[in-house]
Amino acid sequence: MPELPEVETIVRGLRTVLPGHTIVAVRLGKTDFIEDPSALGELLPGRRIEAVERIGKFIRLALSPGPAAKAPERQIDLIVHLGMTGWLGVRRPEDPVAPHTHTFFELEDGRELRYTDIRRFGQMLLVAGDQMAAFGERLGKEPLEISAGEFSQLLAGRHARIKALLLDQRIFRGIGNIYADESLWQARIHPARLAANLKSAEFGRLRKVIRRVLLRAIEDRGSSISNFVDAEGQPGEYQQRHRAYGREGKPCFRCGAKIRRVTVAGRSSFFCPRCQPAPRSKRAVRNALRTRG
DNA sequence: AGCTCTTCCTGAAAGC
DNA sequence: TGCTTTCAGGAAGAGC
Repeated sequence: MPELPEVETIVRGLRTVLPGHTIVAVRLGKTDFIEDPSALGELLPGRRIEAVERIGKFIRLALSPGPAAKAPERQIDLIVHLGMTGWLGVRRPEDPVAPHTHTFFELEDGRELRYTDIRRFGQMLLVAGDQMAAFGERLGKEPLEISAGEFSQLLAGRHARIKALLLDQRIFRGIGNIYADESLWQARIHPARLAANLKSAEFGRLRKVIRRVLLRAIEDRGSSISNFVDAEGQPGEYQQRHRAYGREGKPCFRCGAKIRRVTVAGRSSFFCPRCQPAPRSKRAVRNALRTRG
């Protein structure tokens, strides 16, 4: 599933082949993941792709103002979220079309920017240039840029489980299930711990490992599960470094205990029961106090 | 505030 | 073996 490293990998690939090229036509297949399908054909032809950026898990194609006829003065951004199974890449027209390819942006040099998405949990929308700031403000901090102080401040005192907070895109942009679990394993923090109960050293550790895990995953061009491939069609390598995610029943790389799987924040959560001790329930705390007398 | 459940969708895996 | 059921999950919304 595309999270920050996978989206960054796609974006870096697109950045080498898209900027400077002009969209000349749009062809649509299924459109239920597109906010306003007809707007694509009406507003995009004639616009040049000026930049490709990642905003959390979103891909932003910054487009030039259009030709005179339609909303000419306005800069527009094409925003794409890959959801679970989305893929965006450039192909030649004669290249085979992958199943579930639903959007084709024809470029002036004959190539096509194609969007493929088996489950269509992705999203595609147009955002007017002057609305982009507002769009970005709905999202939280970029985890690769956040300072230690900001990190603690966002989490301290929150009574939600740390995993739920890591996944909340309004707090951090870009972290998903895999990298949340990998980071919590690295930091030796149980996913169900309440943020309010974490020590400041744990916040420090967590921020550091999130950064390390994400950077390393970007170097490895993402994790390839659920068929993820980059913009060129190549799989990533980071799944070989997974220490928790998808390893239920296998030995912990640190201590050998069997990795367990529980549901936290509605998501499968993999952790080491020995390295990542479970939070003590209120009842357990009460019993401990009573026993001590 | 924060949790669980539901919805969207398809293919893989489990169940019979 | 082969058909049927279940499950997974990013995000958003409902309801508690």
